[in-house]
Amino acid sequence: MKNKIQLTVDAVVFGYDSGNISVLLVKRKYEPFKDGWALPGGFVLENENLEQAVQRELSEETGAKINYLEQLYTFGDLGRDPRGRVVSVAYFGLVKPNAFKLTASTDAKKAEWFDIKRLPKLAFDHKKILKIAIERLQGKITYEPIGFELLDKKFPFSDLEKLYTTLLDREIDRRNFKKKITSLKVLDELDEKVSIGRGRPASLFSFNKKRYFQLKMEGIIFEI
Amino acid sequence: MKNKIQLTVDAVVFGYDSGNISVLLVKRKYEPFKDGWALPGGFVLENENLEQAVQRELSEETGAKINYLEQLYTFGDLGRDPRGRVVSVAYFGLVKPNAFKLTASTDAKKAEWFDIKRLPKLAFDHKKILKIAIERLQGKITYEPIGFELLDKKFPFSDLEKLYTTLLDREIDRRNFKKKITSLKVLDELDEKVSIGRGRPASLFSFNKKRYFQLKMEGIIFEI
DNA sequence: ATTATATGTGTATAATATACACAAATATAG
DNA sequence: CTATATTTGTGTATATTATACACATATAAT
Repeated sequence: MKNKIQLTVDAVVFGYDSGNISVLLVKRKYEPFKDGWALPGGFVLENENLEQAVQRELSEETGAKINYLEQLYTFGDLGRDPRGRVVSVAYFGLVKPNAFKLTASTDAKKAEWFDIKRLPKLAFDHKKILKIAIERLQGKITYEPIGFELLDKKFPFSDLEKLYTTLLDREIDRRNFKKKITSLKVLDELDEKVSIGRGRPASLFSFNKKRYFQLKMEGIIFEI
Repeated sequence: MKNKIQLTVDAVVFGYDSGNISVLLVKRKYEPFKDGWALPGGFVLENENLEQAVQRELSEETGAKINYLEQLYTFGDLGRDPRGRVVSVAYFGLVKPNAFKLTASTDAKKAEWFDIKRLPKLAFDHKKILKIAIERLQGKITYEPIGFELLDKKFPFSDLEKLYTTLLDREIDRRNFKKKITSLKVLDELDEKVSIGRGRPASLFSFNKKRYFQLKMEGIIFEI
């Protein structure tokens, strides 16, 4: 009776670029759900731990470089896979725009980015997994500055602001938002500016990881 | 290569009674770790989902009635089980004092409650699992009123207060704490009083689950 | 009857969050 | 080259929320 359960990992990898949140999907080569879209993932090998399995599958299937990866939830309902009893450990990942565009532009590959507002039908119970991942993402950015993992190393403040308005789907007062982020001291203002199109050039910022880990140690909560 | 991974579930079940937080452990009958203490749990059967597996193992091994159960984390490191590759989905449970005392008093059984400050050596990586569960419990009670799941149906306010001071390991101002809980309106004050030993008799309260779910729907966060 | 002990309650102050508008620097259109 | 459109950048006043704090009440024990 035991031992007939198969174990897979699946990854929900989010990317962000100029106001769009995307998720990485792959087109299935084989049955079941042949030619259907699914989350990247696959069977866990006997000699690798779960995170290694996710990273391996991701690099095999998409080539994406992951900045941030955490375990999301384990899905084990009967009947979630037509092949039999398959339990899947889902992970949640974030990538920076570079990795993002790279894969998105190579159309020959089987991996593609989809705007989370325009998703195709998904194989297995991946719709459910994705839903939970989106909730986690929205919840998480309000109390941990993981939003930076979706941005370039250097970014104008407006990028961060736009990321939050997009992710939370509501307006944010720029002054109050900056006040809050500034008070955390996780942003370093650089001596550089960028000018994109018209409008006043923007100062570039970078994310201070040291300070972030320090805050984490102190158990500091922040709330957007 | 695939398919040689075995899947188990483990449960970290917390109980609370008059100022002590306990966790339910079982004495192992077989190798490995024979006669050692471990979290209740076992192999997942092919025809049951994960939560059913936990409930089954818990009732088989301990007889405890669980009020609250949620998935904690999945542990899949190589070498965590000497029998080979075993991945375990850990759950997090809370029980009310009745179920608590019931099992705790029957010493003949192999299940026992241990104060989380006086734990024995644990089998496998269960120490690690328990540590994560305790962190989750502490984190969770500060923003969701799950503390009630550890109390009797009717309880004096001081019980709730003591539960929080114990769990968070810090003093709480009674008036401010009551203000906050009262503002949530999740407590119904009953027309009953209890007098335990000396001191002024205390009003009894009960937890208003309807109101709690309503708050949850509205996404209301509370912070102790 | 006195003492010890636990419950129950309100207000003043500090800290934090929110609401809100205009000047500065650039690109573009005419 | 001038005017206009667009984006960045900044401060203050008000409302809300959190914190600090002390004494009266009801009972059991002595």
